[in-house]
Amino acid sequence: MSTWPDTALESLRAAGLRRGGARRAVVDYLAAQACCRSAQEIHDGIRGRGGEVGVASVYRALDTLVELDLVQRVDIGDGVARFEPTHEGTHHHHHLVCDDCGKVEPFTDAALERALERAAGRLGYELEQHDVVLRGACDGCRPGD
Amino acid sequence: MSTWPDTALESLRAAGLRRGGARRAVVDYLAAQACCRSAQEIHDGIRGRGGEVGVASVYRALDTLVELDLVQRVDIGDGVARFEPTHEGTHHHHHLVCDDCGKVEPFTDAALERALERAAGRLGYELEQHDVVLRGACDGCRPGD
DNA sequence: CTCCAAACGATAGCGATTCTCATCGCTGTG
DNA sequence: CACAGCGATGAGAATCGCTATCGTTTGGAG
Repeated sequence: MSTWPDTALESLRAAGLRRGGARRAVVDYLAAQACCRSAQEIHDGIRGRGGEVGVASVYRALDTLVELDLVQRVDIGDGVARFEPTHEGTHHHHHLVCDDCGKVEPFTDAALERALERAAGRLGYELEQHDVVLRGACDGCRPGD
Repeated sequence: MSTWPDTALESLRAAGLRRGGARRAVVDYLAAQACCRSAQEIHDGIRGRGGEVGVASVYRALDTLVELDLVQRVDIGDGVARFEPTHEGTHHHHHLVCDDCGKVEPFTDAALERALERAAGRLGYELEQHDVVLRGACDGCRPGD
């Protein structure tokens, strides 16, 4: 299996889309991140490297990528949409959000995945995607308790 | 077990909060809904019944209710926050969202709950809340397939 | 009944996202 | 290699959900 950026850029081309000015920048940026990033962060990040992208292009690129299932939208409930590459298999993960410090960290859990599949199947849904966001106090933010 | 509106209004009073002009309207409205509603819908819904609430009051009321754990905020990823009564025990549920028609329906799954608890514990988080949103094509929106 | 502060409603303000539009630059053709 | 056509792009305006502000209202204790 090739790397995610390669797969993504190839998929974009296969979908009949043209060159990769802004799109490529977004793909590159996301590929280098450990976890989800907001559109704002992506925009700033690309510009910080000297990229000349406009906000609109970032959103457009993300839209396309989400459409093609190459990027997943993550909503942790603070009114800002975040995005991250969809990693099939091994890297698929969900998110833990600390209510106190706002830290977001990824986690994986096989049993959880199975439970999700089963639940969806039971209700006649063909599962396309799923978001799980757990909220609470993280280790660091629970000093006395 | 008394009804949710009663519990909610009582909790509000216990928290030292005053009368229930706007707050009561929000509680009443939510109690009558089957599933989550956006702040906009709540506002419109109350006004549709002749209520004179302002948007700000709706948000304020929701904020307070969420704070007191009487209402749960649900984010299905469309950039609009939705709210619904927190039903302890039997009625606790998560959401299935149809990518096609946008329909949102609740579901429950005991195994899923257990998996969530376990996963959080394993990572040192004290779980405060969790949101699970499953996306896909619902029965009705999958005619041929 | 009177008074004070909590609660309220309207509206301005703010930040995130989308829309609009003139321009740019791939990409296939001659 | 130059060209044309059209999708892609960036800047800024517009929109939308949500929050902050502020003067007014009103619950409720004395």
